[in-house]
Amino acid sequence: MVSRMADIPTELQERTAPTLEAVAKRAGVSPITVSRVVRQPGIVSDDTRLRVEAAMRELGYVPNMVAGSLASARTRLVGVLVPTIANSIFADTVQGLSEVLEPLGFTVILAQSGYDDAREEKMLAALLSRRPEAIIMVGAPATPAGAEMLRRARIAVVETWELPAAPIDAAAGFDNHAAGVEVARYFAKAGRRRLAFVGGDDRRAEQRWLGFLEAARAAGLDDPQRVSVTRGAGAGAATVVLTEAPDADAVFAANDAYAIALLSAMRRADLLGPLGSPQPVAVVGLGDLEMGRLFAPALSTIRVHGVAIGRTAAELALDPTRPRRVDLGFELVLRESG
Amino acid sequence: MVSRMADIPTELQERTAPTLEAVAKRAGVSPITVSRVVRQPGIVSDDTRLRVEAAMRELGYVPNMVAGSLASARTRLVGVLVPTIANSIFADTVQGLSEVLEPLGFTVILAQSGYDDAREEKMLAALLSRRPEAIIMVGAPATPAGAEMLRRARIAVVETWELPAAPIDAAAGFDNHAAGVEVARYFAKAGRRRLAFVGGDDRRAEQRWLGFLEAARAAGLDDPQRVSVTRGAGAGAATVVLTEAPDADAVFAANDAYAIALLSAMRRADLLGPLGSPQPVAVVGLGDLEMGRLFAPALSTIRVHGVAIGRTAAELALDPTRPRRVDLGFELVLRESG
DNA sequence: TCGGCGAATGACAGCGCTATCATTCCAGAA
DNA sequence: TTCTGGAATGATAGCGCTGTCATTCGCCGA
Repeated sequence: MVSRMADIPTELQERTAPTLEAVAKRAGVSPITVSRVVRQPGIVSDDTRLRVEAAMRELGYVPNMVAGSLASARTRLVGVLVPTIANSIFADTVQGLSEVLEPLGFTVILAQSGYDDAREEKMLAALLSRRPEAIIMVGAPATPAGAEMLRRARIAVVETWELPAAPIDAAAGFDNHAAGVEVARYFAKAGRRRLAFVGGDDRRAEQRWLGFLEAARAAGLDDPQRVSVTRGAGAGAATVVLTEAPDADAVFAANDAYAIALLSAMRRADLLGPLGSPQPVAVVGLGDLEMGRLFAPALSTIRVHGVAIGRTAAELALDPTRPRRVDLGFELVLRESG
Repeated sequence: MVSRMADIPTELQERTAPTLEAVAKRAGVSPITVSRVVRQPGIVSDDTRLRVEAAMRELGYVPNMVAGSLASARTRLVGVLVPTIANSIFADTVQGLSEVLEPLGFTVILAQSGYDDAREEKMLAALLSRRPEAIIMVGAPATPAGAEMLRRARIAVVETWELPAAPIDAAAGFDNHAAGVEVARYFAKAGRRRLAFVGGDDRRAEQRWLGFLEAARAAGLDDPQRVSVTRGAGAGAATVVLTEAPDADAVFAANDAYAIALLSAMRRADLLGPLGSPQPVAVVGLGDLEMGRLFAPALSTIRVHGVAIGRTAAELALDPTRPRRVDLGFELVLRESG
């Protein structure tokens, strides 16, 4: 906390940050006028405004939004709760919602649940204690208590990356079950017979698996094999597919990172065919990471636009008149991997 | 903002969230006692505490930290400023610092500069207006005005991912210049003659380039070729190395994403040797993404522990007695790619 | 018996701002 | 000249908490 005191005129070396009142005194106006210069400069005369702005500059005044929020009951805060931000598609969603929120003067407060229900509940309470004007989260609250807190808060709540039948308030996502269905149908149509699924066990992965299973059955195939990987084990864990489902001729990975890890392991095991011809084992991911597009073989995937989910979630959070349930859809993108 | 009013007893259907005072009334104590139950339960008698806790539960009381922060001048907020959170190594750092901060009751407020100096300054002001107890940012402030705001705020400021000679307050990172030097030296020792560098032009990439250039010269090599990619163009842009520096026999990519994109393009162009033997064109990345480790050929890289940077930054932010400049170092990890 | 002390609880003021209403002032209409 | 009304500015009262005393009360030792 070094500070170059020399840069600041002696009379301004306060221990505490300058307040509205200090600025007002210096400019010879009342505090409320300073407040107006900050929030609605238009209604202050040019002469006064200039004097106040000069005083603010001289003092290095930074408005205290904590006080402002308390007085106005508007925090301009949006709480964001994700399972994890590291190495994940959710980072795109946070990016997308920030893009919408920041220009409007909203600040994002971020919390991570680590896929842990108890922790999610705790983080929800922590977020709510900051009195955000909206909460945007990945998925629906895992616990009834969490859902109840959210309802009582009487603020906008947007659930993302899935589409609950009855969202607490709003939802922006896609049908994970349908994504699983689409992949299984595609595999069946492409003549694949022994399907496998690799993914975690959060609700979204579960829905993908269920859709995948049902569609495989409907197509008259044997039940796909399900390979579970613990979250937090990293994408590398997905390579166990090679030992746990060695006979599979088509694998649906719950996300692109798993899919790429798997393809890399397959290359190493010399299980990949030449580029340009059909692969002996088809692999389809989900998420459409840029890396997947660049990869060789280029990864087939369920494209989901994480950034758009974020943007839409932000818009739903801010505008209560918009339809409360937005399906951003998905798209099976076929490339070289299967 | 649907709400199941039916779930809540009629007398509790308030339009506004319950306050300390409401809880106090219901429990038959004074507001300050309720405050104590929340903050230091130990000093309240069991009997009273139980009554208050019951009242809080019944009312669904969630403390208002906005008011609490104003009254106590402690916000328990930490501002985090990153260039971008999407698809980036900085997500790991945010993860790391959250791990330290959250259990201590701190909340992260997040802002992105988008590698834009003016926007960085704006976001810094926005962050500061929330009165965080510390600011953790990637790099040093880009503008003097930004640095000045930070200094005047008299809070902990931690710069990360680089090690400024004179940080505003504290820094947790590594020597980007030295990383460039190490890679060039390694390439020279390995007999590579025509080096290339691909990266953006932020200060950290610049330092890596400078170190790379100097060490190449010192080793008696021709000046490496520098291939610049615009930020935001995505990792795919790194593949232009193949056309802009077709003769290079060793490439240092400013981050692993670029390196992986490049290797993928090389495979597609059939420029990769068989796994297990030295590659015709060596590629070294920076960051040690899990994906690089899994990739075939496994990516050689400058390992930098983004999570540790975040954790350390959080510790520096909270403890002013710790040494203010922590070099987390880096490590050249040689794998199959070069 | 009584003073003294620690444990438990409370009263009061104020954090830095904003909502709301009041006041001042002057141009233009009557 | 007087009156009216809009533009500009100000006074006042909180927002929901917490810091800082002050008070109460039961219990112990002298």
